[in-house]
Amino acid sequence: MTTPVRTQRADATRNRELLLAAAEQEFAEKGLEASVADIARRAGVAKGTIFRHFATKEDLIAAIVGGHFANLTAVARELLEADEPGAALLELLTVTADNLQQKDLTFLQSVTAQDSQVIALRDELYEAISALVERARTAGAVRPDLTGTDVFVLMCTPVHAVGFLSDPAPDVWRRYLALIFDGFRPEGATPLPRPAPNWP
Amino acid sequence: MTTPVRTQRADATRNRELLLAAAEQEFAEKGLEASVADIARRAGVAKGTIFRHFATKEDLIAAIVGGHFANLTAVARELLEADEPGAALLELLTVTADNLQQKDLTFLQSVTAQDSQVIALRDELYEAISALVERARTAGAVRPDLTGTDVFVLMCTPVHAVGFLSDPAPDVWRRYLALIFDGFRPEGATPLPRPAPNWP
Amino acid sequence: MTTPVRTQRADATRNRELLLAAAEQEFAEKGLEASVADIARRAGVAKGTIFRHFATKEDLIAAIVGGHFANLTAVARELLEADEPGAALLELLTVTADNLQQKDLTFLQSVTAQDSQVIALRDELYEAISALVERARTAGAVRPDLTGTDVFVLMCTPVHAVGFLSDPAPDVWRRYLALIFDGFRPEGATPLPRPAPNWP
Amino acid sequence: MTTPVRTQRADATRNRELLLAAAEQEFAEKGLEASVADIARRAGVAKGTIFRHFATKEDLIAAIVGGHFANLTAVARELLEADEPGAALLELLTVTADNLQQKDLTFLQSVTAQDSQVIALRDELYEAISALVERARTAGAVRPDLTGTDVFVLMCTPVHAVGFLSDPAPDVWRRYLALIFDGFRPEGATPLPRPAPNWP
DNA sequence: AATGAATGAGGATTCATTCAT
DNA sequence: AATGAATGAATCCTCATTCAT
Repeated sequence: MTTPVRTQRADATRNRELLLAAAEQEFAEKGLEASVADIARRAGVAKGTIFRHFATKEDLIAAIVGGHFANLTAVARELLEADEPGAALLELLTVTADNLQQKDLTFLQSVTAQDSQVIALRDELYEAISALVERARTAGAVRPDLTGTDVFVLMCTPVHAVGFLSDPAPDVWRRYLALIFDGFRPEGATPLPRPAPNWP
Repeated sequence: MTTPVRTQRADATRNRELLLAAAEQEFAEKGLEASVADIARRAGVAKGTIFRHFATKEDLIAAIVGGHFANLTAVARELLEADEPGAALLELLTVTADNLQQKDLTFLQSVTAQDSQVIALRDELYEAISALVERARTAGAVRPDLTGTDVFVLMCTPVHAVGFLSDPAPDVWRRYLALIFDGFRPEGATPLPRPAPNWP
Repeated sequence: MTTPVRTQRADATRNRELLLAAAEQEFAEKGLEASVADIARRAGVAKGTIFRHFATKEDLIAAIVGGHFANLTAVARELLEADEPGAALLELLTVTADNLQQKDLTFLQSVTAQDSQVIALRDELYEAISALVERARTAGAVRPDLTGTDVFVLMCTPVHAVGFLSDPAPDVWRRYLALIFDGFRPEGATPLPRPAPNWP
Repeated sequence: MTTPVRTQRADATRNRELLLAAAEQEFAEKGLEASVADIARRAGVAKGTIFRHFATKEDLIAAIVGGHFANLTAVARELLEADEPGAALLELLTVTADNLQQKDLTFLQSVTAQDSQVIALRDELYEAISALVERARTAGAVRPDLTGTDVFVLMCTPVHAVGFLSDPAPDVWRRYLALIFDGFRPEGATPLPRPAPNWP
């Protein structure tokens, strides 16, 4: 019998989802300059509605970025249970690249660099990745000097590399992921010239 | 009697250089949103003057991007004469990263993707890199399946990776360049899941 | 069975009072730009509720302004019974200024200039003041050429004058009320250059 | 032969004047909410032009307010040379009221309360008024306890009083100026209940 | 060639008001 | 009756670009 209350919220929640989806599309197509008006139009709501859900364009972006971090964290945590630590790590990178390939919103992070919510979510992802890396290291699947930070900062690389091509096949990133992952392996590893940076 | 003409040209050339330098600084500091007005101010010229030299903000960006491609091409060509092909390739990547570390203007490329001038210069760089890679490949310094395109698209990676850190030491990129270059080596190379993409 | 109805009415009345009080506070703090949303928030009701009680922001303002006129009218009428007509008039001005000092909402009148309800209440106040002035005039406590209109329009002056100071002591208005009231006195009165305006 | 340079400036200066005039009209008619767009339209220039001359709506307002202070200061200083100190003070109040009657922009001061430029100009006016008051006091034309601050804060009173009337004759303010000035006179002065406030 | 004033489209955000629940 | 979500007009301001001098 609480339905009436929920019903209203259902509408709002739906709009929120519509807005987030529309915003992701617009940002993916037009970059940071995607206008709030266009996002609203694509979501099929009035310009004002967007500000009821996200007080600021920045807040909207934070919601998007945070959401993506959270999704990835969930994946990473699940993979902590996987049998083969090396394969698990590779799988995380594969999922990440796959997501990115379909909609690269990495550039949104520049806007949310100071947002504490986003930072918290990003740190959670970092923790999960670190655990995954440690397992792989212990199992001898990756070189002993590889850290979670290393993997975190190189995670988007395969897709970004593909971005320099004009009309790339949809999964060339797999080539670059493999290439980079080969650099993670113990075989043929040369000593690294600098220590791994600390996590922010 | 030609002196005055020459003087004017010298002035104009000088202004052009001032503008390019100022623009690079502004773009590096503020990203694509750096305003023409700010660039003019930093260059110490009037806003109108900028449009005499570059009909469009895009043209200005194209000049910057093209310039950087040309610089790198020169370096690459010089390195074709080097003794050790593998070291030469690594050196090119080192120089590239070093430049980028000081002023990353990669994001400007998104604007000039269609500019034929820029494309031509970019292609020249590609050719030089390809030659460098072929030499290294022949010398057995890099894996046999590595192509010029591969190197081209991965070239900015070490610096971009560092971009995910908040307060990175100024040369952490060396760590990531080494890591990625380890992936280029023949030792421990696994078969790549996709063929190298054709050059655009 | 009438209880529920009464309860509802009591609730509604209470909400109305809450809203008026909250609105006064907001307007006093933020001026005309105080938003309906802020008023609702301060009153602890939903934005929609405000429009059930007052169809329009203007109506809300009219209710406030009218209320203040009514309050003052009550005071003025009571003072008509006072012993000393001059002191009674001064007392009215004192009460007025004291109210204003705590919460000056005079500026709201600009919005309600056409509202017939407010006009009616304002006219009642005018009548009461006129009577007070006439008594004082008859008693020789104020100059013979002073009218109710004169007093009405000068009534807010002491507080408004203080408004030009940055950090006034809370009762400096008493100085200015005294100064102005000295101008009302018969002693030292010079002939006034224009006749008193008619009441609107 | 410096004409070319000046010519350009002449245009700009003209626009500046047009804008200030248009802004005063708009503000006088619509209050603080007068929109920048409307001001531009009335001035016959594009919306952007207004921001070249006044970086901010606030800056525009500051220019208006400051200008009015400066004008009045000039008048006040001239009156310091007048023969009859009492008449000189009355004349200043007359000029002030006359200006205000035609275009009351007092309410703009609330916006510029923090603007140091405006504060400086306001303080100059205060000094000039104070000197005028002191002369009048010395000459016995006004009561001994009257200060410059008193006059400053009461200066707009006559016109503001008239503002409570719906359709006032254009110079009723003269009546109220006379009434208030009678309160300034030594004759019939009663002791004031509070000391004069210090100048901010 | 250079200047800097003018243009006007476009952007983020606010807010009174309406309306479905 | 109350809620709070949605609306969309209106606002201030920015900026690439044009143009008179």
